[in-house]
Amino acid sequence: MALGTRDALVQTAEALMRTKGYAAFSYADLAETVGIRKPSIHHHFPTKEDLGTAIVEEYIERVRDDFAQIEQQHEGAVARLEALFRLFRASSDGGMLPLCGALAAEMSALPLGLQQLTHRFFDMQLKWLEAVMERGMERGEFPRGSGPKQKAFVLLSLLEGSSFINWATKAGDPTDDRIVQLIVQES
Amino acid sequence: MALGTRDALVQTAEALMRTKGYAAFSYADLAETVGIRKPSIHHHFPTKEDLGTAIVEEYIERVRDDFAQIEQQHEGAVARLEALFRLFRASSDGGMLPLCGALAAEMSALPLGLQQLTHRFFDMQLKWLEAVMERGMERGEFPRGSGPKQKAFVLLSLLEGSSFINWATKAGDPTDDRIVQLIVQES
DNA sequence: AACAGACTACCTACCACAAGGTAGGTAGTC
DNA sequence: GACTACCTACCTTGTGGTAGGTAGTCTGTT
Repeated sequence: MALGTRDALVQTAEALMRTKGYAAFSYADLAETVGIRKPSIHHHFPTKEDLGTAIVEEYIERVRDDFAQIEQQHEGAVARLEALFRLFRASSDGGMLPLCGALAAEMSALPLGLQQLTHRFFDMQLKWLEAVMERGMERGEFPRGSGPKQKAFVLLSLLEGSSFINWATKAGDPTDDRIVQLIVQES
Repeated sequence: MALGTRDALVQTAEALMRTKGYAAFSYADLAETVGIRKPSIHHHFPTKEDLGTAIVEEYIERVRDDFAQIEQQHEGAVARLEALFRLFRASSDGGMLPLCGALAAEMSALPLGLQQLTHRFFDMQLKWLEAVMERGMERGEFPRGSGPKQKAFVLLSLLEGSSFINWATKAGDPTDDRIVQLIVQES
């Protein structure tokens, strides 16, 4: 792989945030696992908030790419949602929480910039889900039911929530992507 | 109200844990809002872990009482689950996360005792939900579908997940307790 | 009724250490 | 000569936690 120091820092710090949280990981931890001296981190990221921001921004960018790829590979709305479901589960199988969820948990202890980023991250995911739901309804794949906004909210809740429960109980996720059908078909 | 110092400490610390997380609140914060000197806290709770443990244990006891009361006030399984749903939402309307979710987020940074308590807390909730689901199936209120265990998992996921999204986006919860019907009716 | 001893609930003063961050330097590269 | 990517040495602040003291209360004995 041989990724540069900066990328190694972001990658390692992301893993720490998704397992221990933002407050509970330190530059000292990070320095040790990356194999660099603590103050050298400041060369790449002057403050911890800078590092946090970089992590979230790169993560959001990755999710945006995922969304684009899903749209490219799947035509139907249900197929797209199922693809997202599998993607979410795969990422939590790695023994980590979704980043947005982890951030949300300590929201009011975060620097303001990170709070806003977290908020925007959730909005972005909800907006995409809502658009997919809308499309599914227009194509007649499933009924409007309580509307695209609510269906989007319910699906994202389930995705986030199941990651947390799996993470905390170390049990394998018992659900599979048929759950998407259930939510979407609600009328 | 006039609650004793010990109870004030537990109550305040619980609120801090459910908004900032375990790592991000300090004895200094706590001392200030309770109106006591920092080292006096050690008189009631020798270590931070002791305090954390007390909080979670009392919280679990409260949830256990809630479960008992729900069973007493509602006969049907669906009615019981809907009651739980409303209870969950009411507690997150106060601008706080469910305690178990907040703990889960920083799981691997917690002292071992708290990790185990968190794990047990989730198991306890899942077990209760599973029993209620089982009962609903036996009474013919809804189909077995994917089974009581999976339905319990899905419902708890939704409960936890929606709390997080609400908390992070500050939007009002768009769902209502009809969502319980949807999950339960899955076949 | 009086008083000793123990106990409770706090206090001030302090400690070791770990946090994020800074100053200033060096070796290599463009 | 400037820039990048690191280094050592150090600083300030905040952390959980300790030592030891004091004022009040509760209890048992004389």
